[in-house]
Amino acid sequence: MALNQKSLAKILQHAETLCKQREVRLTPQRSKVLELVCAADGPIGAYEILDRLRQTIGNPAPPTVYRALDFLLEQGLIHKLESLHAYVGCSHPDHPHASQFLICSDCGDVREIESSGIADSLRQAQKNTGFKAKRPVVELLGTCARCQISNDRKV
Amino acid sequence: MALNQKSLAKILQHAETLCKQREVRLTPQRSKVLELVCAADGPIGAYEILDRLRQTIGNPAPPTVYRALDFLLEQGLIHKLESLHAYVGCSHPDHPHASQFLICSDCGDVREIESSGIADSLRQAQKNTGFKAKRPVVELLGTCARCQISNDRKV
DNA sequence: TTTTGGGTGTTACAATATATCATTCATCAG
DNA sequence: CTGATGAATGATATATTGTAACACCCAAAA
Repeated sequence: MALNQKSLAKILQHAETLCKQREVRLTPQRSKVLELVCAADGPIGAYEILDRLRQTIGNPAPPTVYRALDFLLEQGLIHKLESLHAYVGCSHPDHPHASQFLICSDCGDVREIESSGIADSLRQAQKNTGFKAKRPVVELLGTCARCQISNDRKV
Repeated sequence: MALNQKSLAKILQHAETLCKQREVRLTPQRSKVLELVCAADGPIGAYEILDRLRQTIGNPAPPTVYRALDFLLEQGLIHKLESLHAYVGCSHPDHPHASQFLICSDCGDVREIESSGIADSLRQAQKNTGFKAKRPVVELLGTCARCQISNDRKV
């Protein structure tokens, strides 16, 4: 997750391009929130964003953050981790895609995966049911490989 | 979701059997909460459970409900819908399984599906990554078939 | 210039969830 | 039986996450 300046700038620029194409407004606030989410070292909560926003904007209130987050979610520029109440930058905002996350309950590590198998099976399920997903949520809560090993050692 | 008395009793009895096998305690409170979740006409929130619990138990507080819910979740007797902050009874608590839900943002309808394709792809992803899921969360947020049709009519 | 709609500021509050500590209760070893 | 142990519960307070509602601003179109 830890991001260098270069790729951060690239992400922001890319977001700007996308929004222009889509004729939606990536305002300074929204852009700043996107920056904070992407620059964060892992998933970040709305109120943590709010705190960091204080260093840029004078006295922001919760709705400020939530409005920006809603916009960014709609544009697919960020993902929400429902089970963590936290947000992460989207690694490839061009093509809408099922966000798939592995969330380790032991160490807190969150990893985004991009399994075409999962994506395919979700598509198939939609075909079968006539359901049309706007925002797929796939979050596997459990134990990452590393923590399984260190847990085994303890026992 | 709407459940008749017979299947409700069957579910509760089944839960009791399972807990006995597993040597965990399905106390009266936990059983009551399970009953409320299963009897509910759709997903039910923790505070709604709390309200209904008042008719049985004298002056319960939030922790009472959340403790019971935690237990039931661990035992796989209920599912949590992370994106709704609500709970539903598990339709087949014997074998742990990926809970997969289609959640319609228009009409609020929630449908549990059991796609072996999704289950397989999740298993495969775990194999590939060494991650071990304890609680898979699959929630497709979007529009159900019925609402798509009625939306089309409006436009 | 008026209107219109999106975006923002601000205040207050709703909804969801947990920390903490005291108490009870079943179980089991001695 | 008794005391010890750990799980479950009671009770109070508070933390965390998310919205409602209304006023205001500003750019673009009529």
